[in-house]
Amino acid sequence: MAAPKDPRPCSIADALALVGEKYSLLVLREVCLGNRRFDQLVRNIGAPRDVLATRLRRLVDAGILTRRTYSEHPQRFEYRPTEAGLELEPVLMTLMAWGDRHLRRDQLDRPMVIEHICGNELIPAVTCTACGAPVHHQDLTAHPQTPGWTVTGPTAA
Amino acid sequence: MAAPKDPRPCSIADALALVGEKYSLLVLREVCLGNRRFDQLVRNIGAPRDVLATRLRRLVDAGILTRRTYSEHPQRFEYRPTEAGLELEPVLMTLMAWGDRHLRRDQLDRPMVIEHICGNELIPAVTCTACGAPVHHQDLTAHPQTPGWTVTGPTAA
DNA sequence: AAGGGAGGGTTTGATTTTCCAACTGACCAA
DNA sequence: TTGGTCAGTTGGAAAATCAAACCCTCCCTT
Repeated sequence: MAAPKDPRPCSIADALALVGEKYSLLVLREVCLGNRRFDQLVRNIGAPRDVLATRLRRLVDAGILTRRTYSEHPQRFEYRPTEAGLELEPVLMTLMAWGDRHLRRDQLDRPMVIEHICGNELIPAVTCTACGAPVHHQDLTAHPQTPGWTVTGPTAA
Repeated sequence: MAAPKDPRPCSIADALALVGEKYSLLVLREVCLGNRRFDQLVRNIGAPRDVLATRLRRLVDAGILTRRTYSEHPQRFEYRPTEAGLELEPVLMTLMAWGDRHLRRDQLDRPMVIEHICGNELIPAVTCTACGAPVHHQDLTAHPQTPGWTVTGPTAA
C-alpha cells in the first residue's frame, strides 16, 4: 500500500537521514581526530553553536557518538565516536581523497595528509571484498529487492 | 590573516560543500543507476521539484553531472554523471554498506544488492592503496598541513 | 477540435531551518 | 573584582524547504 510518491527504499538514503545533515560528517571528522569538546567543535567546524548542539544530540541518539562526563563541577562533557561511528571514517577518507583529486589543482597543496600504519600516506581505494579489485562503475550491476523499483541503464539489473 | 572563526581547511568539507546538501547524493545514486530524467528523479528520490531543479543546476555547475538534450521539440534533457561523478559512486557504495550493517536488524532484508563483475555480491571495503590492508581508525595518523590546526587524540599527529 | 497525458520545469505562499549575537551559569586564576 | 573557559540556551531576522498549482510544448485519442 505504498503511497504513489514514496521514494526508493535504500540504505544510502537511510544513512544520509542520520549523517547527511549539514555539519554532521564534519562533527564525525573532528571526533575521529580526537577533538571531543563542544567549543573545539564549534571552532574547527565553523558551525553555529545551536545547530551543533542539535546535531550532537541527533548523533548521540543514533548511536554514532557517545556523550561522556569528563568533569562534574562544573559539568563538562566530551563526545567520542562509537564503533558504528568509527566505521564511518572510511567514508570520510574516501570523500577526502575525492576532494583532494577533484577540487584542487595543486595536488601538493592538500590541507591534511593521513599516514597509514604501513608507513605510507593513505590513499584509500574502495575494493570488492570478494575479489579484491577496485570498484568501478562499469563493473557493477544493481538488483533492487523491492518490486517496482527498477533501474534502467548501466548498473542496471 | 585568517579570521578567528575560520573552520579547519579540509577536503571533506570542500567535497560536502558540493554534494552534501539534502538530496544531492541521492541524485547521484539515481543517475548512476541509469535514471536520468527529471520526473524519474522526482519520483525515485521523493524531493520537491523546485529543490531538485536547484540541486541539478548545482551538480552540473560543479562538474559532477552533465545536462544533455535528448530531444529538441519539445526540449527535453537528461542528466548523466561525469567522470568525477562516477568516482563518487564508491562513496555511495561504502555508505550503503554501512547502512545495511548498522541500520537493519535483518541482514537479509536489504533494499538493494549490488553485484560485482567477479560474480559475487559487492561488499565494499576501503583499503590502503599502498599496502592493501583495510582501513581501520587505529591505523591512521593525521597530519594537518596548515599551522594552527592541531589534532589532539588518536589519529593525531 | 477537444481532451488528456508525458515531460521539464517555475511560481506561490506557508512552514522549517539556519544563522548570528547575546546571554546564562558554573567554575578557575590574577 | 575582573576576566576567561566551557557547554550550552534564547531571540529574532534571513534563508531554505515543502506541497500544490501552474505553464508550455508536444503527442495521442476521441
